Amino acid sequence: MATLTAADRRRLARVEYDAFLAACPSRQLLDRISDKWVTLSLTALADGPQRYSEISRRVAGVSQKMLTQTLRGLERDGLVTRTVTPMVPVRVDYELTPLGDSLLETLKPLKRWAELHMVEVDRARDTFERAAPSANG
Amino acid sequence: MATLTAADRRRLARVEYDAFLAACPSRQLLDRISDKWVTLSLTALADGPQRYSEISRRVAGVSQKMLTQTLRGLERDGLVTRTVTPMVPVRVDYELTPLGDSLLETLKPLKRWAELHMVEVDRARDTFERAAPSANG
DNA sequence: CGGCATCCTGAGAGATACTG
DNA sequence: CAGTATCTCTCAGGATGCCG
Repeated sequence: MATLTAADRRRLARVEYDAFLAACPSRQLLDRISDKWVTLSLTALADGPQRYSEISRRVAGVSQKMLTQTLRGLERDGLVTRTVTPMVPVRVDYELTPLGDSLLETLKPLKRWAELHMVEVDRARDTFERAAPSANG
Repeated sequence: MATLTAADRRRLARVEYDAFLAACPSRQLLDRISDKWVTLSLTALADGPQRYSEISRRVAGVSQKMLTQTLRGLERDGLVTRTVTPMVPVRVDYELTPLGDSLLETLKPLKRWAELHMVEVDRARDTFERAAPSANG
């Protein structure tokens, strides 16, 4: 039984795919910004440095775990800086790096596209749902 | 015990957050393109109409389930069209709509950013890892 | 060929409690 | 205040099998 099954072939393809991913900057970036909280945290820092608690207030609904995790990721990737001030109650400030800022800028056209075209998407979705009310029509 | 716990407050915030999301085009778009296979499928269609099997070959490593699911989502959102030709073995072609194409265009600057700056990100990550080898040396 | 229904698993999201 | 550690549990995603 040395013949490859469909599953085997897919598995193989997946390995190649992963290897491909590792070398593809676009995919890496996408993996990064596709994280739900990443863009929100980035946006929260758009106006300048913020304390941890301030960010957690701006990014409504995030848990400490997720926020910390996200900010650490951003710090590690050189998109934000983390500054600890050893006061009695510790104070930690986060700030966009130039790199992080440039990313935020690059994200703006996308935002603009969304604002311009998401209504069309919504309309299309409506039409589609009406035409094929399979799920919950 | 009418006082709100931290969890309660977070829960409340989360509800507001979700309501906010529902009205925020940028977040909607992000939710859409953050899907792993969406951009890959979109890219696969960049060169013109493709058959289902052709796409599944281009988007290496995807299962039928995910591909079908993704394509349906894109169709429903008006980003691709789906054309069924009732031959003996059925033939289905997918093609970008103008809307889908314009989205793909908007994605390109992001791609460019990635190609320009992901090395910096990688370098930052390296430095960070070396400075704080907490996880895996 | 293209696609749906079904079952199953595991990565990740959140809640909770503790620390400096 | 700003985390870390631990547990649970959901649900996206993959495998498999059948249908038109």
